[in-house]
Amino acid sequence: MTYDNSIFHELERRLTTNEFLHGAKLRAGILRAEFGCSASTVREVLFRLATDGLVNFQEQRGFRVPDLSPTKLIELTHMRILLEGEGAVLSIRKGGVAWEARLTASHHKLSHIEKRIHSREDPAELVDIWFSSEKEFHQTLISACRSTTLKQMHSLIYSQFRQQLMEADRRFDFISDNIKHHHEILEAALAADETLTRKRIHDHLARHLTGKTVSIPISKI
Amino acid sequence: MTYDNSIFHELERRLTTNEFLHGAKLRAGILRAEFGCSASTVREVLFRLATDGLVNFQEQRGFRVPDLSPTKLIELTHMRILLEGEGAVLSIRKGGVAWEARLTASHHKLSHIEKRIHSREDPAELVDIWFSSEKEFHQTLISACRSTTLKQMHSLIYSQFRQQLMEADRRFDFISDNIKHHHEILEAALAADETLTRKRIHDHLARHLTGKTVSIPISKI
DNA sequence: TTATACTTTATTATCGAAATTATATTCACT
DNA sequence: AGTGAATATAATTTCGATAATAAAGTATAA
Repeated sequence: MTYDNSIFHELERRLTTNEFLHGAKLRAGILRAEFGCSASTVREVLFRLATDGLVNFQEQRGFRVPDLSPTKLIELTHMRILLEGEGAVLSIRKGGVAWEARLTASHHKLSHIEKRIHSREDPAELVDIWFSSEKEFHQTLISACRSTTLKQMHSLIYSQFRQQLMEADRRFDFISDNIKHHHEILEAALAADETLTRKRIHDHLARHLTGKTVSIPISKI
Repeated sequence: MTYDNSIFHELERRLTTNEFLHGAKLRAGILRAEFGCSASTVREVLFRLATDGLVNFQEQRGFRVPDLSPTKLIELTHMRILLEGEGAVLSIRKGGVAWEARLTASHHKLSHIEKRIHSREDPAELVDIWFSSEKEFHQTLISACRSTTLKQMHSLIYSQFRQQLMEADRRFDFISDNIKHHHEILEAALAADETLTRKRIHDHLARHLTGKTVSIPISKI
């Protein structure tokens, strides 16, 4: 991996784990020192992150970390429901036993970590590993959909979603619900019940939807 | 608009109207001459286009126009059906009369052009204006969904879709079907029939789906 | 003739500085 | 003191040059 690419991934990581303050200015001239490269190299990376939606770019006034926006979080949640629902249903149809095995495995990992978090007071040290496990589970869920386009799109949305989640979410007040949700999603997926899987993905993410609703009629079903 | 930005849009235009050969190499050192700027500026723009999926980037071996790929066209079509269906349904719910008016207007424009194309032998000169009208119609369809995220995502997909459409499509063999389809979509949307709108969007794009099917059950409904 | 090592050429990646534009400060004036 | 123009400072954008890397070409040996 080149220099350039490692800077990209490092910045991407920081942006999706909220190491920067929302709305903070990202000055190429300053970050350059940190990475020991030229400002143009940083600029290049920031542009790439900008088209991913992870930083905002304004002409002649540089780059900024996107502000916290409840509306945006709702929109991103909506997209996740749509894309993960679709991806999961396709995976159910096309994934076969190999996919089921992968999904079970990644759920097992996630479940293990969530139980540890649940039984402790201070889960701070487990935050990072939880993030990656939760991401892996949701990505595995759609991994057999056979559409790299869908997966790329989901990855884009997921990153922005993470970025929009505020600090409050790190206290894991929701962890016992989450354990249940993830297990129920796994169950529905393994049972190859398409509409139930869709519904459970929706319900899992629903706490981030305030006011607005998603159009796919989960009802009845 | 800055220099940089105008180069971006010019290249974007060319890439989505197939002015470059599929698989062609895009050398910053050469394009630089054409735009009368430095190679780094072009490089920057190419990176931006790369995260939009309009050019491919490979480390140490530069930028290329994506190859023609039937699989990718199918995936992109699938995404369009998903996003436009969702966006249209939300627009039906939230758009109100203002949206209906805009949709009627943009359909009228599109319809006018499509009828002209239909009645002539050589529609070559109308290609460009048809492209922009068809794009506008589909964007208007989802314009009242109140999710900028969804609209951005759709815009990304639409561009790549256009890029993947081969020359053959410019002969407009499908134009009479298209006239019917667009009209039927308009009708269903104005009638606020959500499932019918979804179905007609699907059917409109279905000719690009070979083999694979979309998971949303349009059936029954 | 084919394959491999070496040399040359072309392309890409990175840099630091110059030019442009925004932001902050100072100063005159009401 | 408060407003606004003028200046100074700082940031962004663009550039041409250099270093690193890949591709092409050449020569030698099996």
